[in-house]
Amino acid sequence: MKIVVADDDRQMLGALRIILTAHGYDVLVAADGRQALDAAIEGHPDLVVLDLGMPGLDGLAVIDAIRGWSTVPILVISGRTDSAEKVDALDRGADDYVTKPFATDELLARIRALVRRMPTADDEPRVAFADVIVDLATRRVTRADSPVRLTPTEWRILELLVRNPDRLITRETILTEVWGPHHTSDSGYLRLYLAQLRKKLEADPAHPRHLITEAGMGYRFVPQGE
Amino acid sequence: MKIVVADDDRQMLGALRIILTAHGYDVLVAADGRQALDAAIEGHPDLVVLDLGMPGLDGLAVIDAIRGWSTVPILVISGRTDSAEKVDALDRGADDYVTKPFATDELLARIRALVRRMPTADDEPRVAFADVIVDLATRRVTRADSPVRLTPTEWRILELLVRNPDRLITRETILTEVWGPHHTSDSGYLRLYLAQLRKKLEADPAHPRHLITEAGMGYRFVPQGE
DNA sequence: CGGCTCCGTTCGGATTCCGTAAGGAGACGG
DNA sequence: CCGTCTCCTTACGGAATCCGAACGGAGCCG
Repeated sequence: MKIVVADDDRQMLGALRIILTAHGYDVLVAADGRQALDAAIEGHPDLVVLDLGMPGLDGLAVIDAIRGWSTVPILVISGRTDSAEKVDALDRGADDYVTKPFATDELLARIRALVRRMPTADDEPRVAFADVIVDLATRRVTRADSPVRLTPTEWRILELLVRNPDRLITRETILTEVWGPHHTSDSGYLRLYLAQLRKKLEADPAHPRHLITEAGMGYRFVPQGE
Repeated sequence: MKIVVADDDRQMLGALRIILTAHGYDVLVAADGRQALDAAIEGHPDLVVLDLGMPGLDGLAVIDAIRGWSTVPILVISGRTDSAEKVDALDRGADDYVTKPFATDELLARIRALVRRMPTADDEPRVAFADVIVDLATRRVTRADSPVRLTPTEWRILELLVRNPDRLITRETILTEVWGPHHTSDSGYLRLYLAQLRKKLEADPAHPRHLITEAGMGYRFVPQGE
């Protein structure tokens, strides 16, 4: 769940970043309207938290710009309490409006309420190699148009590799990403799962062409094995 | 555009009715929680404006009851300004929370913002699989042309799955969507409801073809089980 | 060639997870 | 007050999954 937070007050911005990160959100910060707009475009967030009192590009203009191409929920934060600005912001496309100062737990509850309304974003890519299709949106893997059953651990490893094509993933990275930050020593089970994945996805498991071992370092997913 | 307005303060209720009617809404009034619930059930409104401080059936209980079978937007009005009640109301399924006293134009703007998010009841899809038809607009389920009785919780789980066909829904997602954001541990009751749904909808509950279990991960609704 | 490291593979037990049944707590209507 | 409905806890058998241990092979170096 990715959130863009825009506020020109550095202290407030930092506080929001810490709070939201602590509650499990991925946070992209922006210190002015221009950065907010860029972050909203580049980051594909699930929510935008926008302070209205920003220099440069005005907060209301940011709402207009975002609404020009996106329906992402926008939660406005503002120091102004007069209803005129609330009405203006809401009618331009904002979904909620909170006045400073605000209670942190209320902000979090309003964020949850907005995210709850969001249809699950399905801009997840579909990765294909050989006769295998990995659909990250539906969490489904098909090979030659027939479904492949993966265990949860197998899926997590495959997802990690597939999301980073052509990049080398160290064994340590896989262990911490899949088994948690405390697992750094491999007593052999990682190789087991890689073997399992190859058995299920590679044409010739003994000579893999897409799930490549980099000796001494880790593994690499190659979409188009020559 | 039909709105249910519930408030035990007759003066406030009348004022809201006049204001909303003047702005082109059809208004159904309710003077207590029981009437509010009845109106929300009978009237099929596009929005519910709910005062929390009502005698008899509590406002929070009304939210629970409505959310048991409907996703209609709920805007809460309350005299209490403490964040605890705001958080509670929002997490139970309210979409917005306005404290008294409030500016009329702000309330109207928030209503517009909520209605804007709502898909009209007409474009709600009707999902069909095997001999079962799930009508998301009327919230009815029929099997072989005869109606199927679902409990509120059963309906919510089915709706979540049916709205995301072919997609894997994690157990955690179901719990937070159906039971609220603070429920993350399943002590077994989720499996119960899935078994119940399968018993009511699957031809062979022991070998489901549409409500599929993905071991260790979650559940998946497959419209066309081959 | 011998020793070493690293990787792939097989096997099987321990653990977790799932489906099902039985039943209690609480709300509701009569 | 009592029957009904819904929700949820507990318990248990069976299946799926996880992972430790051990073995063999490939590559590297002296």
